Amino acid sequence: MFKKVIIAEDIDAINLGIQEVLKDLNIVNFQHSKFCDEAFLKIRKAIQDNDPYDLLISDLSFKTDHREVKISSGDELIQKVREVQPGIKIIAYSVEDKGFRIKSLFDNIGIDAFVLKGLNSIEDLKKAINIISTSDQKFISPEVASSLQEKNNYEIDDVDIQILKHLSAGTSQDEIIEIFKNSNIKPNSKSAVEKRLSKLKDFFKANNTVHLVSITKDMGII
Amino acid sequence: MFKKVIIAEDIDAINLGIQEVLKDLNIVNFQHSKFCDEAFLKIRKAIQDNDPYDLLISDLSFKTDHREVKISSGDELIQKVREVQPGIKIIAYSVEDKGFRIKSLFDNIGIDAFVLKGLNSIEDLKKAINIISTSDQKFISPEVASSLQEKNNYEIDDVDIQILKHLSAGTSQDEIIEIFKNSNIKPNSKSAVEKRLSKLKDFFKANNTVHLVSITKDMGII
DNA sequence: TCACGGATTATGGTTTTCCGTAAAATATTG
DNA sequence: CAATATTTTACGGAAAACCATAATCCGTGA
Repeated sequence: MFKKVIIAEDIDAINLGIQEVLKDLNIVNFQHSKFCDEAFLKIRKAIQDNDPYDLLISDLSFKTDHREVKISSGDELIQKVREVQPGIKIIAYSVEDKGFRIKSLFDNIGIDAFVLKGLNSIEDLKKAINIISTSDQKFISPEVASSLQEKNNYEIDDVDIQILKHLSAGTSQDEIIEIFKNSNIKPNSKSAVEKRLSKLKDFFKANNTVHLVSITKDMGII
Repeated sequence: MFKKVIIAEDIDAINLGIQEVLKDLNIVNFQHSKFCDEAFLKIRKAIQDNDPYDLLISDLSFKTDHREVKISSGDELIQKVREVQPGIKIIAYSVEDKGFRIKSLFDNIGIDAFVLKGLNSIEDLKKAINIISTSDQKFISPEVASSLQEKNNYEIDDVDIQILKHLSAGTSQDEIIEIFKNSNIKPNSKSAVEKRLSKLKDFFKANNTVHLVSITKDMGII
């Protein structure tokens, strides 16, 4: 079982809940941080002190504040923690239920468990901790387990995302082309942008551009 | 101080946190429901049994499930509870931080307190309970207190919302007009819809329709 | 060097949206 | 009831978006 745990979670009420779980599992040595930056510093300090954490439980979205932060999301935090301490076990604990987002956490960032905040998340969290503490198995909440089977959406590249973001910010197609030309971004002709939009609409089964932006916003892509 | 409290909140970890608060305040008689329907039934039953609740703490957004529900949001729950038990005190406990949404909760539904889930929500919740238990004062978390001063956005009516929703669902203007004609919705001419869209774009400072839908989605209007 | 394939760009025509003006219908007021 | 607003509808031209086709560029391998 884990000896030293850190929780990154901004909503204090949830923090309390997680701490109850840890107490239940007889884990007494835990800290929590309400900010990603703080969590990262603690983790790095623990490594230097030769007393590293062996489990990170992290939320994905954090409230933004007046103050400046270096790390603004759980995704980033997890990624940076993996760099400085590859062996640490990581549980993502979030309301996020978009399949491709969860899949990406496992495939690209290498989390060990994903627990969906919800009706049974306390039980799921306990299960997750038990499983990953004794083996290298992964855990995922049953409600979203199917998302791992999703086929890759990764035909969509960075330029596509940029186009979508510009559109949602009120930029017209012509203006986007201008911007691309001025920034020396590779495909910067009217037809290229049109073609990409057409592909995106096809891919996301969108009737028109408004619909496309609406869908991709809902999916959290932009 | 309150004698009998009911919590409507779907995320179990948060539920645990709230319960800690109540125990701290020496409130021992509380129940919780993970579904709005269930919470409403409990409240109605308590009235019939002549032992009503005197405080409702409710989240606003609830996860949807495979099962059918009559009441799907905290807004609806609060509204219906107000109808059957006008005297009950109500605290909305949510991450919602859109000013006009919060203002509407106070103005139209008549909540007694709004506590923003976040870094200090436990303390805020305690304060809210203390204040509204001893007086008819309202409480609102300081981070969002300014939202009550917002000027009314209420030049936007139901038809506007419907148009926006249809647009974001990929319906073209012509199709929307068709739908309106078939549903006997009053303004159902091409120019009327165009004029409304133009007003909305003006109001929300949107460059075009895509932008408009993007903005209103971000604001939580649709 | 040349032929080939893929990606990018150019062109033209159709549909949809945008926007102003004006007519018609409906409400309001004296 | 007449006169006047206000709202809704109709129309037409301009702009933007949509879509199919063709030309051009560019790297690869024969």
